Amino acid sequence: MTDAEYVNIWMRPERPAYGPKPAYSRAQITDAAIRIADAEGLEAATMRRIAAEIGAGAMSLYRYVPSRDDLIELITDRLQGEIDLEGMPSGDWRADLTRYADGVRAMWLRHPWIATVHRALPSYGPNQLLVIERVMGALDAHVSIDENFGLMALLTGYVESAVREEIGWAEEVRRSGLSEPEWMARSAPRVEQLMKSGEYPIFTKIVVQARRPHQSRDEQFRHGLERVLDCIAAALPQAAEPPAPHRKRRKDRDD
Amino acid sequence: MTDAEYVNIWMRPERPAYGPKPAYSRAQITDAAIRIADAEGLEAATMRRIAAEIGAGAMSLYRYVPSRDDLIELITDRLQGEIDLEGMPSGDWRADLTRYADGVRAMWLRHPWIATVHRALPSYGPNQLLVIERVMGALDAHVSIDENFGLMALLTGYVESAVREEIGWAEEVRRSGLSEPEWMARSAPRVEQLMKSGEYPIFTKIVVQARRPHQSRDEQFRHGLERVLDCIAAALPQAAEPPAPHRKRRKDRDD
DNA sequence: CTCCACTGGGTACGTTGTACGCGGTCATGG
DNA sequence: CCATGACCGCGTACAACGTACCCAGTGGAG
Repeated sequence: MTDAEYVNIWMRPERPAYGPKPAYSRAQITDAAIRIADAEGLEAATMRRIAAEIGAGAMSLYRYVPSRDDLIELITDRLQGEIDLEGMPSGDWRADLTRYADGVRAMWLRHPWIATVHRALPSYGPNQLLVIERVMGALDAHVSIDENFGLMALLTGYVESAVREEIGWAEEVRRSGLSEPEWMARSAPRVEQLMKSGEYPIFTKIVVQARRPHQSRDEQFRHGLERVLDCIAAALPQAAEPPAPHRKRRKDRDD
Repeated sequence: MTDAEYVNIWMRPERPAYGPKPAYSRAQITDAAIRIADAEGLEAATMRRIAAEIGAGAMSLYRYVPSRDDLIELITDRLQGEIDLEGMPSGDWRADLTRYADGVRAMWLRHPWIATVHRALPSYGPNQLLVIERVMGALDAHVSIDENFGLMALLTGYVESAVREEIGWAEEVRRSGLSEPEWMARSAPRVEQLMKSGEYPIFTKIVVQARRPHQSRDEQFRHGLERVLDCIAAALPQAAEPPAPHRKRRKDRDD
């Protein structure tokens, strides 16, 4: 079969040479899958369910997509496309990277279930490539490609782990099928037990602190992000200072 | 049923009050699962397969573990236990965090398949708690718990994303069932196509650069890690300088 | 007009996690 | 010392999954 020739989804043309006109499209299928995942989690977006969503038979999807894994590839690339990269690189790398980081976070918060799909390798999707070009383009003039790669890893590493933690909690609650206070009530005994044992002072500190309100999520994220950007700035040569006169440095730590 | 009372694995006692002596144990089951996953990937570690590995019937496992998800919880905590944290915190936070980062990386490389399990929430496993106590303990004297949390997110974010990339490639190849050169050959057309289009200069740069040997994996990781540690150092008050006279700062960038 | 690569989709298979119930075992209360 | 019942290992069974295979219909190319 000719299908096995393609390893990569993006090499397989959506439209074949000729034949009857297809009733659906990859975009339509991908959108339906995202809609379901947003509402009920990624595990609810089964092939049958997606097919039903667009009014197709279960097996019809395989005319458009070789496998569910490939569909998920399509989905993640589509989500990357939601990140606004208009006008990047702008010349102000710090502004660009901030906008990118905020965009990624916003997208993840809109679709928390992507946290469960492990991005293994770059799959060469068009939107992913666009991200590479635009975002790595921000530092391209200042550092070697290897260095750029390392700095990007630092940035995306921070963003992903920060957002993953932000998400993880809510997702766990949802997956368990319990309501939020119910979940809290269930794990309370364990927390209590751990605190009472006296063997976990740091853990106890975290729990106690977490009970009183501190920074908002947004502030927390921004605070950490500024730190990462400072770190990147330190790795750049002097000439890389952004042109804007009002550039933000790390604010005085009087919090 | 009393089972549903527990949300958390760690609250469920392994040994019941009385009855016939069990033939197996959680540790044995967990070890078997890890052994299979190491050899054939996590998806090969099905309940039946694990049971067969220890010579038990398929359903016997459920006498020890409420569900597969909980078993995976057990597994990840056990893997955390592989990280050597002896003598931490030692007073030299930079040495401690370096040792921790190296330990995490080594563990992930030993068990690449954990990259596919999304750690959502802290599940209060004993080894995970130990990591929190020891590693966050390294900075506890110097910064607030909130700040500490942020810095840890930075560190683990870097480590995870760096190692994830190191792993991802090999895992992808394994999962696809193709040999390495075969996989390369299959994706070559797409890469070629992208490069020839001329629309992806940064991507092209990466590919071209990647073909010539640069730093070793170890060096790359260490290089990035030093950067992250410098970043952490910058966020610490002056008093947090480690006692050792031979401390490493970022080396001159003459590479 | 004829051909055949394509279409949507029904049926069916293998594999998964796991609910349920069986007959046997053994610490405990009388 | 014996009866009780909570535990044991485990065989059977089921629902849900991804998807291989097959079918009758369709419409552009020769």
